[in-house]
Amino acid sequence: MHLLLDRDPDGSVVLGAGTTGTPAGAGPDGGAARVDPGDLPATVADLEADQHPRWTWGDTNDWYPALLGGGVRVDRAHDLRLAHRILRLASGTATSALATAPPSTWDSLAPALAGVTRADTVRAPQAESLFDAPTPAPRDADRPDVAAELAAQLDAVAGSTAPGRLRFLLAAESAGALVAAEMHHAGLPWRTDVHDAILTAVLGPRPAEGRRPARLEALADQIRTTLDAPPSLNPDSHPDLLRAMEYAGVGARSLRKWELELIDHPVVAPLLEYKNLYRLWTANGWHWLDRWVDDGRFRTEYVVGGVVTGRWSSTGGGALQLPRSVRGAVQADPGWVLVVADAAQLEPRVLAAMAHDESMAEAGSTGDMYEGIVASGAVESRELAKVGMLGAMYGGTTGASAQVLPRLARAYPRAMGMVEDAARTGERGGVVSTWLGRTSPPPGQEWTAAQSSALDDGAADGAASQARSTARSWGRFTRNFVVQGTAAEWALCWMASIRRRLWALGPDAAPPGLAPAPFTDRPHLVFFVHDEVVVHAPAALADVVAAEVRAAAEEAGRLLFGDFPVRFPLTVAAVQAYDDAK
DNA sequence: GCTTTGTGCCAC
DNA sequence: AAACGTGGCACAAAGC
Repeated sequence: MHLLLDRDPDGSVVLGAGTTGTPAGAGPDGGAARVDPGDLPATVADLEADQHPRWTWGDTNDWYPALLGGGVRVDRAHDLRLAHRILRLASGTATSALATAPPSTWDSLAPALAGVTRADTVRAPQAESLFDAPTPAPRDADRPDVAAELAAQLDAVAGSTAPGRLRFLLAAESAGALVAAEMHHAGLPWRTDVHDAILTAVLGPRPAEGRRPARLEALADQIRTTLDAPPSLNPDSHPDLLRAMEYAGVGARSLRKWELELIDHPVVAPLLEYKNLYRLWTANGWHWLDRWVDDGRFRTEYVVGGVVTGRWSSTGGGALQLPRSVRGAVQADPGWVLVVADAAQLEPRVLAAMAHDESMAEAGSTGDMYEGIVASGAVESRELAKVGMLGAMYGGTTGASAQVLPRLARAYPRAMGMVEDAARTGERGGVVSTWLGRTSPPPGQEWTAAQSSALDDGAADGAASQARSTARSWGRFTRNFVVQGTAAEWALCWMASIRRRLWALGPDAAPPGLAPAPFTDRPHLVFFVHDEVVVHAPAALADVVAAEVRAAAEEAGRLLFGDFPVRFPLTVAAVQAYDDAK
C-alpha cells in the first residue's frame, strides 16, 4: 500500500497523512503521524520492515538521499512528480480529472537534485539587497497536496484504457528513481591516478593553469608551420583557423572531423589529432577530474525521464557520454569486480516485440539479430542489416539505409509497418505511445505554424515544402519515440529486477564500515547508459551477479511482452576496469 | 560585464 | 555540410 511522506511548512515531517487505506500503525491511531526529521530514517526502517509500503512522495530526490545517508534503503516507491508528468500526457488517461485540470504546481516542479537537500536550499545564502523585496514564502495553495495528487493519479490510472500497463509504467519509473538516487549515493568507482596516467600518456604532464599541455602545444606549432601561419594563430579560434586554412588553399568549409577527413592536405593529420586531444583535455581532462571525482567516486545526477521518450539524461560530468578513452579509469575496488552488461540490439528487438513481428523476432532468436536478418535472406550483409534497421527506426531517407528499406519492409511487414504508422501519425500532428503507455507530446509551435502558413491564402513560395519538411521531421520523432521509449521501459524493468535480485543476495561478509551502508556492502548498480549497466560486486560473486543480470533481462522481456518469443541476450563481462569489457 | 548562440564531438 | 533519432557539454563568438 501507499504510505505518504510530506513536509509541513515548518519543516516537520508528516507520515501517512490522508493516505487512503493508511496502514495501521503509521500514526498513533492509524492516521497521520508527525516525525522529527532526525528520526525519519529509523522510523522509515521500522515501517519498511513491518509493512513494506510503497513510499509515496512528491520527488524521490527530496527524500531518498537523506534516507540513504541514514543507512536506510527502501524497496518500493511512488514518485508523484514523475507519475504526474506521465499521466498528464498519456492518451490512456486523457479524459481523467488529472489530465483535464488546468496546470498546477505539479506541472511546474523541476526535478530535485540528489546532492542537494531541501534544507540546503533553504539555508543557502540569499542574494538580497536592501532594495529587493523579500522572497515571498510559497502560498499555501501552491504547496503540492500529496494526498490529493495520489488520489487523482490512482483514479486516472483506474479509469484509463490500460490500467495494468500504466500501473506498471509508474512503478517502473519510480523504481528507476530509487536506482538513480542509489547510484548517485554509491558513485562510480574512479581511479584518479589511472585517469591522470591516461591523460599524461597522450597530452604530456598536467600543465600549469591556463597553459596548453605540451602535446597540444607541439601540434599547434605544427599546424601553424604547415599553414605558413604566424605564431599568433590560435587553433582554438574557428574563424582565424578557417581563414588561415583558406589562405593556404586547404579547401575546407568547416572544421568538422568528417569533412577534414575527406581532404588531402598535410595540415589535416595534425589538426585532427589536435582536435581529438583538445576534446579529451577540455571535456574529460584534469579539470573534469577535479570537479567530478571525489574520494574515488564519480557522482553524476541522473535525471529520470529527462528525455521526452522516457530515457534518462544526466547532468554533471557528462556521465552518459563517458568517452571510451577514459573508461580505463573506472575500476573496481580491491577484491571487487565490475560486472558490465549490455543488451544486444535492444531497439530492434523491442520493435519486433511491440509489433508482434514473429519473423523479426525469429531473426533474433539465436544471437546477433543482424546476422539473423542476413541468415533469413532479407539482406546480404550484417552491416547492411544494421544500417537498414537503424534507418527504419530513425527515419533515414538516404544512402544504403534507404536502399535496403524495401527489402526489410517485405521481410518484416509488421515491424516496418508499425514504425511507418508512427511516422504518419506524427506527420499529421498526432501523438503516439510506447508499449506501456507513455505518450509523445503534441507537436509544438513550429509544426502548427508551418502547417497553417501553408494553408494561408497566397501562401509564400516554399511554404508548402516547409510545411512538408516540418511534418516529416516530427514524423521522424514519433517514429523513433515508440521504439526508443519502449526500449527505455525495458531498461527500467531490467534495472528494477537487477536491483531487487542484487539486494536479495544479502550482505557480503565484509566487515561493517564506519558509515552505515544501506546497500553498498553487497553487489549494487553503479552505472547505467540506456542499454548497459555496471554492477560493482565482491569478486567472489561475479558469476552469481552475471547470472542475476541475465535472469533480470529475461524477466524484463517476459513482464513486458509475455509469451511473445522475443529474446534479449546480453553481453556480460566481469572485469577490473570498465574498458576491459568488450 | 553578462547571457545567448553557434560549432563541434561524445554517448546510446 | 548533412544524411537519420535522443541527449550533455565546452568553448569562442556574437549579442545586449
